[in-house]
Amino acid sequence: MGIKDLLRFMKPYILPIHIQKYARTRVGIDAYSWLHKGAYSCSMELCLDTDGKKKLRYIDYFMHRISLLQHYEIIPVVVLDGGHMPCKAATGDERQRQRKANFDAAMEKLKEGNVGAAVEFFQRAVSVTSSMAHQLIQVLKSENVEFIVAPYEADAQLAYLSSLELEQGGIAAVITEDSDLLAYGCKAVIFKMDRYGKGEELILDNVFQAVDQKPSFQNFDQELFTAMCVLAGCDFLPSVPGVGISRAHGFISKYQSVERVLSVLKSKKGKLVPEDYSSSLMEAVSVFQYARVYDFHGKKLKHLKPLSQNLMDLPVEQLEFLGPDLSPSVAAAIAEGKVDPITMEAFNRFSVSSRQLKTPVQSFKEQEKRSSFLLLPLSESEERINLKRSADEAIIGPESVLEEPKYSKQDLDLHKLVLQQPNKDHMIIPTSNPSLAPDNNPFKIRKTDEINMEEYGLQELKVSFETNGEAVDVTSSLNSNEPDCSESQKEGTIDLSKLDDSLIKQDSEKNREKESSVDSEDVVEIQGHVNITTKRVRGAKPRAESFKVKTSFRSSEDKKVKINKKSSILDFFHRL
DNA sequence: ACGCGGTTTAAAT
DNA sequence: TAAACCGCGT
Repeated sequence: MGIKDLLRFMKPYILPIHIQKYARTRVGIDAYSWLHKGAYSCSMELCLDTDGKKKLRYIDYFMHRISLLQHYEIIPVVVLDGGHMPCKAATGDERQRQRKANFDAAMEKLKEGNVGAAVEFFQRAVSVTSSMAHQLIQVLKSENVEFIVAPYEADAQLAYLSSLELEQGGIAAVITEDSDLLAYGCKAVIFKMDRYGKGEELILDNVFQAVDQKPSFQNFDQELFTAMCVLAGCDFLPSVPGVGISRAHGFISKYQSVERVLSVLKSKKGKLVPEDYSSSLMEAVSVFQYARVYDFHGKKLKHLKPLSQNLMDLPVEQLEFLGPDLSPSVAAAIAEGKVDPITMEAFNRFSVSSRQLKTPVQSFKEQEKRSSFLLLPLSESEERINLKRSADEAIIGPESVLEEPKYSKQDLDLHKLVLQQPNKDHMIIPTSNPSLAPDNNPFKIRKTDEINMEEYGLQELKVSFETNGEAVDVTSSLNSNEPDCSESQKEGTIDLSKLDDSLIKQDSEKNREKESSVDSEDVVEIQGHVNITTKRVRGAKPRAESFKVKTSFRSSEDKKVKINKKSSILDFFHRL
């Protein structure tokens, strides 16, 4: 995806490099691309959700590349995708079908006994799930690899980090496959990095400063460049028919302003230009400039770039297209990988701890230890990482107790459920059937949509863990205040009532009862750390020792409807 | 020249 | 899932 044909267009500015160039600096990683590539190595296992560690090969793939970077004394900073942007919903639907079709085809081949053919189809059916992302996070934590879950687009977060000085937690370059990074204004981007660390790099400043290079960007600034990208067609806004990257570049370099290009565009191909194309374009450009990102030091959301006066004058609701604001506690919980950024369910830390970290990681570590000239700088940087992470571990502190009122409403609207991670590590026990992991919530709608695993047997999930005695029932859904529950909606219930043993149990029986009626709000304290606003389901008994979490599994159609309802300000996809 | 749709191929081990 | 490649239409 990304910007259509941008990389091909920018080819003259893209040079082969080796990541060694970034030794002793911090480099950002767009986790999605590695997760996706890694998923190929175990596509069947992921699709079928089989037991065993072969399924975790994508983790090995990822960590091998992390080790590679560390081997070259690079400090990797992994950035994962968070919630979906309000606008870019439209792409998901048809691919969903394709994926489902491929999955079914694979199952057919499997029944015929043709495993090889089945794998081919499985590879076309895999997608990156939030469960995979979460498992990765657990490993990153245990390996002391710095990571951050972006509130929305990882690209925006990476661009933000790239704008910071290294000493302030910034990064010197980004490894990704996504050309969006350039539209976001990322200084240095490395594409197509292979397993040896070779890749293709584009330095944005070189583009603007180049004198005799073919596509000339002499009079471009970052804003014009971004506008060119949007004109060429991006995930937020399809291009005007007949306009691609080349003409977009032509328009921008000729007219030197977005407004002029727009008026020329309208007079030139009037009918082809949608009514609200101008406003959509301006807003899309704004997203690339001012998207909401997580501010690591302030532990709250902020904008990629300080808002222009123009945007600051707008009422806050009008800024939702940059990504809805989140309260600091929610933003922090997301960033630290404690809650699923889409469903806002607490991650349950499924059993990655049992994973035996093996060969590649260890072998690199050994190499480092044995290599005398590497020893000093490495231990130094490792120590730095350790310090950093332990500082980050500091939680969502008491300041969140006095949450600003404006947020509590939002916490309701978006139905944020912030749960402290269960404090008993041992409560996470590998289940005999890992398919219980709620892995049908993809981190990203744009490039991936999950197969609805519940169609293949997942019905209910029971989990037990200890709370501090408070009992709440929480319905967790994207939008609890939207009543529609279509037929395709199913419910999984996480029943936390069994306090004595902390085993995750499967319960195969269906649970169709709906307890959606909600009549009161409460601030609930969980483990004395996080104060959250949530809704108490009628009938929940205070002090009862049960803790129920209902999750809603929806078809993507449902999601899309909801998202469309939400994006009242911006409907980029009215034409689709 | 450019856009664009359709087809092919690599990716992972 | 792209990206790369190709041929057609403007």
